[in-house]
Amino acid sequence: MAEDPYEVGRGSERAFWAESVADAIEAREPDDPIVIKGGVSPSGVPHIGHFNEIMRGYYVAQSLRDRGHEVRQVFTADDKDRLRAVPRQLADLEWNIVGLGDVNAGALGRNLGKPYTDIPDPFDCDCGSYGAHFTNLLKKSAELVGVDVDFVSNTELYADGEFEAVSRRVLDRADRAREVLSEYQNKVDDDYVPFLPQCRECGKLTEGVTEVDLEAGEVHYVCTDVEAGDQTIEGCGHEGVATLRDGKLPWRFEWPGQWEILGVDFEPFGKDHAEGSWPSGEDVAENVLDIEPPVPMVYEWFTLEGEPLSSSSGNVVTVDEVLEILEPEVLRYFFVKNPRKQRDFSVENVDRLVDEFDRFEEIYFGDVEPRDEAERELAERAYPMVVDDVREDRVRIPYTFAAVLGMTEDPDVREQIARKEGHIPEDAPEWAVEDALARVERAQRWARRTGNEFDYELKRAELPDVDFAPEMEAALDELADYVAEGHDGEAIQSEIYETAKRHDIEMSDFFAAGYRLLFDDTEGPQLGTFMGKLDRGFVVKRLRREA
RNA sequence: GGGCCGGUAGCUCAGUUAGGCAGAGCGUCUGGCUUUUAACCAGAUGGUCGGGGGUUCAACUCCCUCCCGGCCCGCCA
Repeated sequence: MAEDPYEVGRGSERAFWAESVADAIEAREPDDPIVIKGGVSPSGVPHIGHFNEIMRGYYVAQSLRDRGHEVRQVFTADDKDRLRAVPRQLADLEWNIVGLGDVNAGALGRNLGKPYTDIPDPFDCDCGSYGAHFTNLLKKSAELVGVDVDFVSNTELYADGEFEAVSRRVLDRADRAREVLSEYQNKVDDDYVPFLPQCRECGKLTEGVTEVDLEAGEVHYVCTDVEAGDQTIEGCGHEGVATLRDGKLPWRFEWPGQWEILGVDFEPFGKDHAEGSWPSGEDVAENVLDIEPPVPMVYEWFTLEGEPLSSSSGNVVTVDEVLEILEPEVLRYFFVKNPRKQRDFSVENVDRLVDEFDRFEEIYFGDVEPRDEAERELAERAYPMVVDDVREDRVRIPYTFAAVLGMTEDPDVREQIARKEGHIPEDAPEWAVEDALARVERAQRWARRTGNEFDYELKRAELPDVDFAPEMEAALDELADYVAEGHDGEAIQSEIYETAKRHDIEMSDFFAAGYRLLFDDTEGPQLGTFMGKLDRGFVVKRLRREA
C-alpha cells in the first residue's frame, strides 16, 4: 500500500499538524512503545535544518504521549556513511566555526571514502572520531533545546551484529533487490550487489564486490575507485574478504533496514527524500524485507536569509547560535509551524518570530483573541509542548523593547524602565521578573549583531564627538543644573521641554542633542525618565560635555 | 529533459482537505496619552490569492498552461 508522504497529516480537521500525523499512526494500531525515528549523516556542522529530524518527531511523540501511548524517539547517527567531500567549514565542541585551514585538512582529504566513524576527529577533543564529533554537536543541540532523544550510532548497529540478519536477507534476495531498486535508479544493472564492503587494507567502503558467499557470511571484493559527485575517490586495489559486519548496506536498503531493526512506526524526512529514497524505501521494505514501512511525513526545507541552508557552502546557522538570540521555547515554536511550507529563518527579522510566539502564548492563556478557532486550538494543543512549564504568571517583555533595554548594563535600571512602561506587572513574582529580563541579553545580542535601530549603547566611557551651537550649549548647561538639583525622571522630562522652549530650540533638536551625548545616536529611550535612572553625577557631567 | 512541493496585504503567516462574502498579527498613516523616540490606547490604510486560460450559478480552492523559489531522478534535513 503506497503511502504519499505529502498526504500524511493533511486533510484532517486538526489545527496542529502533529496531531493529524498522530491520527495516522494510531490508525495502524501499533504496539507500544511507538517508535519515532529521525536521522542524519554527521557530515559536518549541524544546522537548524537538520533539527527538523528531531523536532518534527518530537511533536508527534508528544501528541501520542498525550493520548497515553508509550513513545520512544530515536535518532540514528548515520555515521557509517562515507565521507564524500571535505566540507568547507567545521565547528569545535564550543560551536566555534572554523575553516579548513585551521584543522588538518590533508588528513581529511586522505580519509575520503571511509565511514565517518573511522576518520580521526579533526579537533582536539575526546569524541573519538569525525562522526562522533558531529553527532555530539547534534546531541548538544537537542539538550540545549531540551528534547529527550535516544541517539543510536549506525556504525554500532553494524558492529553489534544488529544489521546482520537484514544484510543477509537483502543479499539472499539480491535479484529482487536489484529488480526493485532498478525501478528507481538507472545505474542498477545485473552486476549490482547491494552491499558495500569495507576494505581491510585502506578502510574505504568499496563497490567492487566480486563474490558473495552467504553460507560463510563473506563478501569478496576488489578495492576499486568510487565515483563521488564530480570527483573520484581512489581505491587501493586490495583484494580481500569482508564479513557482513565489515561493511554496510547502500542507503536505499539501509534505511528500510533501520526501520526493521528499530521497529520504526513513524519517520519524518526532508523533501530531498520524498521523490527518491522514500518510494524506493517503501518498496524495499514491502518487497525485499517483508516489513511494513513506517508512516512517512515530508517537511519542507528552511532557507537562511532567503538562501538554501548548506553546510558545504557555509550558509548555516546552528542551534547554538540561534539560542544566543532566542529563548529555547521560541526556537521550539518555529517547528510548530506547518512543515509543508518553505520557511525562511532570518536573523534580521527574528523579532517577528518572537512576537508571534508571544501571541501564541497569550492565546493559550486567553489573554488575546485568536483570529479563529484553528489558531486557538493550535495554541491549546501545542503550547504545552513548547514550554517546559506552563506558568500563567510568566512575563514577556516585547523583544524589540528588550533590545532597547540593552542600552544599559544595569539590571535595576532595566527592570525599572520595564516596570514603568508596564511590561512588568506590579505583582509579578520574582522568578517571572528574572525570566523576563533574561530576554534582554538575547535581544541585545541580536540588536548588536544586526546593527539595527534597536541597538543603543550608553556611551559611558567617553564623550561622543559633539559640536553644538552656543544657544544649545546654554540650554544643556541649564538642564544640567536642574538635574544636579536632584529631581525624578518625570520632572526632568518636563524640564527638557521647558528648557527647550526658553531657549527657542526645536524640541526634536534638543532631544537629539541629548541622545547624541548619551548614545551617540539620534534616537533612544524616553530621555528624562532614563536620565532620572542613571547616576546623577554622570548625567550632569555629560550634559556639560565634560566627560 | 521528466517529476514533486511551495508562491495569499509592505513583512510574517492562517485559510485550500470537502468550491460558497479574502483573514490575523506586525508595519504604515491619523489621533490620543496636557511629553519627541520605543511602548501603550483608539481609528484608518491595506490584495490581479504568482500570471494567463478553462470548468461552474459560484474558484485562493478543481483542470490546463506559463513564471518564480526549492527539491528529486547520483549522496544530502
